Amino acid sequence: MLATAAGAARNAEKGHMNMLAREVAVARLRGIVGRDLRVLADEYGVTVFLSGRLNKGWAGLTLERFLGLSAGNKQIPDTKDWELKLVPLKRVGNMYVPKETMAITMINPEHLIDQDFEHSHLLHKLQSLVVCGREFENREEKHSRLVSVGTFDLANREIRKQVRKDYDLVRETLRSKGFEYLTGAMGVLVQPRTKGPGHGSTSRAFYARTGFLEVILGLR
DNA sequence: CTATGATCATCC
DNA sequence: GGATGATCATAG
Repeated sequence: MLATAAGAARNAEKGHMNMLAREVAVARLRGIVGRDLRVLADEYGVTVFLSGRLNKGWAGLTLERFLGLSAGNKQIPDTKDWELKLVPLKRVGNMYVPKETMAITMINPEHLIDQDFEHSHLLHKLQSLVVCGREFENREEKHSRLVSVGTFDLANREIRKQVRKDYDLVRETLRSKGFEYLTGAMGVLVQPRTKGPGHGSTSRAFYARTGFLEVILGLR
């Protein structure tokens, strides 16, 4: 583990091996576009339903297994310096559009106050995304084809500027009013919204609104 | 318990 | 049907 972490650190310094790893991951994922992720989930033993209840992350976990990535609750897995995301897509005519928003990263109040946008988890994650789309049929989740694999790095100046504005708004609201005042109504491209196990948990995360998600997916 | 993988449920 | 808050399984 130490050797692996040290190697990852060296690669991060060179900024080369990890970039390559991301491209390799993209290539591997593109190799299974069209495959039914439900079948893959069964092959990897990923729980989809338990006692009639859905494991909402089943498809994402299935792709992690496919790539051999570590699961767990680390904010930045040392096995990669990029972020893998899988979003459900719905058909509208002959086009695919995001079924809903996409959670980006958890909001840590202390970190949000201490770090400006340039040093935020939000920016770092949005700068190195591998975004996949899967076809969402219905809540039965009988089948789900992997339909797209792409990358995103927040290169567009205008988009980046707006994301920074959203970040600053959330940050300023936290400073002046408090964590509890962070609501999903805030933000143009990115919004702060509750996320977590529920049942009283008060945690929040940054989400990409569907319009922004369309940009991220390269749909426009 | 919290963060990660996310989507569900409800309200308008 | 979209927007916002609530929640599910898993793993450390």
